[in-house]
Amino acid sequence: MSATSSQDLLADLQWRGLIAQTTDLKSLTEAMNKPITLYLGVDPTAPSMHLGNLVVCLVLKRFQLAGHKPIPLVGGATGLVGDPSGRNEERSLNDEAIVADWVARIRRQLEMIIDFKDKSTGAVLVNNLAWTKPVSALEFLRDIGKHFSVNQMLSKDSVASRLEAGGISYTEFSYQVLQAFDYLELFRRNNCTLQIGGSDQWGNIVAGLDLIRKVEGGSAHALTVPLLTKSDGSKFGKTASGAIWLDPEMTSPYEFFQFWLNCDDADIPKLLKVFSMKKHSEIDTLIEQLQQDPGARLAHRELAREMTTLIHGKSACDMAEAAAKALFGQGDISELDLATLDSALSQLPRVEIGKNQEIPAWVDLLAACGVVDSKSAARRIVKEGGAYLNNEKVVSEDFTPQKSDFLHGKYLLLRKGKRDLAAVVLT
RNA sequence: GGCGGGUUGCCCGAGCGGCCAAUGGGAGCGGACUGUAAAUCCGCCGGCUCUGCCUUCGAAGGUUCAAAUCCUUCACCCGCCA
Repeated sequence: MSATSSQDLLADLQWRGLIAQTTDLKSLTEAMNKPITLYLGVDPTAPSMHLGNLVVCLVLKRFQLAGHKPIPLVGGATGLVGDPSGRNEERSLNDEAIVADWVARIRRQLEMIIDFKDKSTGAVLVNNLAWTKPVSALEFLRDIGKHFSVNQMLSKDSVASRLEAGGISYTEFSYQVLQAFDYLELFRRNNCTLQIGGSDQWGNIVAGLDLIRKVEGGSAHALTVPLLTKSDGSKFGKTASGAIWLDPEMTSPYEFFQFWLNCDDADIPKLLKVFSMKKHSEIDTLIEQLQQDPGARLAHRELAREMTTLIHGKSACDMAEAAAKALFGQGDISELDLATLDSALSQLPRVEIGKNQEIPAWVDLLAACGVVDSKSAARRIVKEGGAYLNNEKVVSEDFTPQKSDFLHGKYLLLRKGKRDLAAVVLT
């Protein structure tokens, strides 16, 4: 891994729009002239990371590629407490066992994204429970708490907005102290001198800087990444059905691929810069192609490929892409051979019905496969002409598919609208 | 502690005894147009055994032939006074 100069890295991040705020840029640049150790914390608030987490993880990776040593931190401790940042309501506390499970899952995801093997820059994964759990409440209050001024804590955006919105528990109020303690520990143990995070983490990170200065007289740095928004101002990475997760069980590789492919044209240049590890010149070329011939969606496709390969691997990406090609191709779906159909439909949500079982009615099938939420919704969609069987519109509400409708005697392809697909399999 | 206002469907927000599954906007969904975009236009937008029935208007009780609408208690929020 060839080391990149600190200016180059920071300029690259700037170009990609990945810097929201930093501590004094001059001293940060100076510090980065030598390889530094930096950390990124991810709290286990769900069984998986999502695209928002990915953005920052990739920034961590960019540092690594530039020759710095990353410490991904999984918040086994902070995840038990709950970060008030960006929330206007108290979080409900999660069970310890559940959080532990989530920690393990997130750890595996981090291991896929970041290199753990390189001799000098290999990542070190830590869990803040390791140093938080052994500390007694009394020790914590005396050794750490003493350095915090409640006045300052109250002025933090995350806390202030919550006070306005109706309140905050002592537990969540203390979150910033815990996170500051993390930074201090990593500063001590690993000589970690930079913490990165989403822009909503600024306050928490600064709390850590203050603590390090007070306790160790040391100076450390902070860099935050802007919250990604779409061209229409809404949050990026959410669909109607929720967040886009990295876990293939929660968001299938196919869905994941489709998500990128269906992104708004207007967002693509920004997304390429934020997510792609490609060089500037390559990105510029893709953006140019997008402007020349938006309908071809070359840039979308390229981004979809890169991201799906990164998260799910090459073969899963190929399968997802091939499935999309088969399912959205011009050709008649009934022309597809069984092998192609098998692999294409394997990417979709499905319901199975037994060979000897009576075939459920059309409306029931639509509801059962999850393409709509309820039978009423199924009826509605059929009435509106938005329901398709094997790519043929079916408007009759009391239709029931026959054995002969099954492609290769095995599959029904259900579709709602333009791109919401599911399969019924005869077993 | 005293007085007043509020809590409505995913969100905002009308309704203030029957015509209310509840006006309007946003989000979302479908259709048309396209490129499996965007914008625009049209339609839909609690559930079900669907010309009817069931569950919803902070929670629990009550009044009434009939309540989101009135009464009581409780919880939370927001003002004003102390």
